[in-house]
Amino acid sequence: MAKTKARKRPARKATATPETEQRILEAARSVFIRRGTAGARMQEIAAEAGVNQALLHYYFRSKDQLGAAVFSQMASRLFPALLQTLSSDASLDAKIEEIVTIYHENLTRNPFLPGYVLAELQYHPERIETVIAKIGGGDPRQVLGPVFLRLNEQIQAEVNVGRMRPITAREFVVNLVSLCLFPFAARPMLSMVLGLDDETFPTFIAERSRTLAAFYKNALRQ
Amino acid sequence: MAKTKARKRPARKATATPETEQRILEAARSVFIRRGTAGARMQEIAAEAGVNQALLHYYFRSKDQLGAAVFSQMASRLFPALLQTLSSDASLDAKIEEIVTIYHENLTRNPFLPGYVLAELQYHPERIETVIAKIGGGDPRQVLGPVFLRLNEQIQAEVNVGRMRPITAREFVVNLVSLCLFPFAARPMLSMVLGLDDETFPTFIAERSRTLAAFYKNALRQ
DNA sequence: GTCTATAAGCAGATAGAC
DNA sequence: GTCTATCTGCTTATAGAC
Repeated sequence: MAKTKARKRPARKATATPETEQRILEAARSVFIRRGTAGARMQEIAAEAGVNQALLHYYFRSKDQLGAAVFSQMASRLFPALLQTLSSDASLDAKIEEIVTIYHENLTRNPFLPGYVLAELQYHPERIETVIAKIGGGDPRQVLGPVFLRLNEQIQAEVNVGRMRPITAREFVVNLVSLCLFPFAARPMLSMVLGLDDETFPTFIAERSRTLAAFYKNALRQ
Repeated sequence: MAKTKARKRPARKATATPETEQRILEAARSVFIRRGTAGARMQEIAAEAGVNQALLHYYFRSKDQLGAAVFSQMASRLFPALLQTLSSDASLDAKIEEIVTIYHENLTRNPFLPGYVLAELQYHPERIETVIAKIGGGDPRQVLGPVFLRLNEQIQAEVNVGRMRPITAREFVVNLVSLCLFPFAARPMLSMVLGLDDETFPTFIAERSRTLAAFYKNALRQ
């Protein structure tokens, strides 16, 4: 956690394997997600990338910076799409469907992403800054405020014509995101409780993704 | 993570502070939850307990065993109550209300519990064994199978009289637990998105706990 | 039971050859 | 750019006095 002084990495010539940096980043992603930031070992990353440990420092200076690079990348995969969908001009129903679809497509490919990001944010609250940077310039309230205002208007309109029960935009978002992300974040626990393994868990998720949007729409119905 | 050979701690006389072991355990709980298993430092635990590091080893032999003791205690707080409620003879509506209430009471006092337990299970899948041990003797399927069978019967009965839409017991449980636990597990993220701080987050949760059961019942309604 | 002092191991980081 | 060898510091764990 020490300092993050970020001395610029030396300019590289295009000799040898040019994809080395990318391979390291991929290996780092895999290891950090599997072990957590504190549990990850530079040696394991190096081995998985097929290089030696010194090269990790050559490209990323320190474990801390490598971890920051990975987290930043992962946060980009989890948040911007959500915000963009929420602030679009689509109907509430369409937003629900889109969010369910996006998350399930995205997370089926990266099932341990939510667990990693949540754990990271719990143990390194300062990384919130990274997330904020990902979703728009400065104060998140400047970006998020209008989104929630617009959502509240949409909800109110539906409520007024008797198609929907009253609910705050906050609850609308929290409940939807809970239903989408939690099963992934709690995968080991759910696998146990539901008697699933690595083969049947994806099946369970696939089934779920087909019913979740309908379930949620029904929950909001008047 | 190495070995967990558990040599029995020496018998202790009732001299000096008899609550020392308890104080250490409380400090360990606090530190492990705040930093995660890999990030926790024995020195920080010792300081928080007001003793020195050697004493931690005297009572718990190794960091690994201390971590196991903490996790075991925390798992006891999160799972058994849920299982017991789910398998009671109460109506579905009563079960929903009870689960929402229990979780919110419990977690308001231990808000970082879900994050810790989920992270632990993601990074140390072998700890699943501990959870299994907590919820009943051997194979979890032997305990959980009947619970889900009974739940499915209850659901079917409600569906038959047109009071409820069809849903599997699995989805019933997963959705309910998602809505209860996720906001706590994702507290830092939600605080940012919703613009909450340490003062307003509990308020948000308190409001939520008053509306969640009704929301969920409506979601299931035909 | 509790302490101080210290051993032992490991992980991150750097130097320098190629 | 990539490697081997090595340093440095930190962290867990133990020995042994009180």
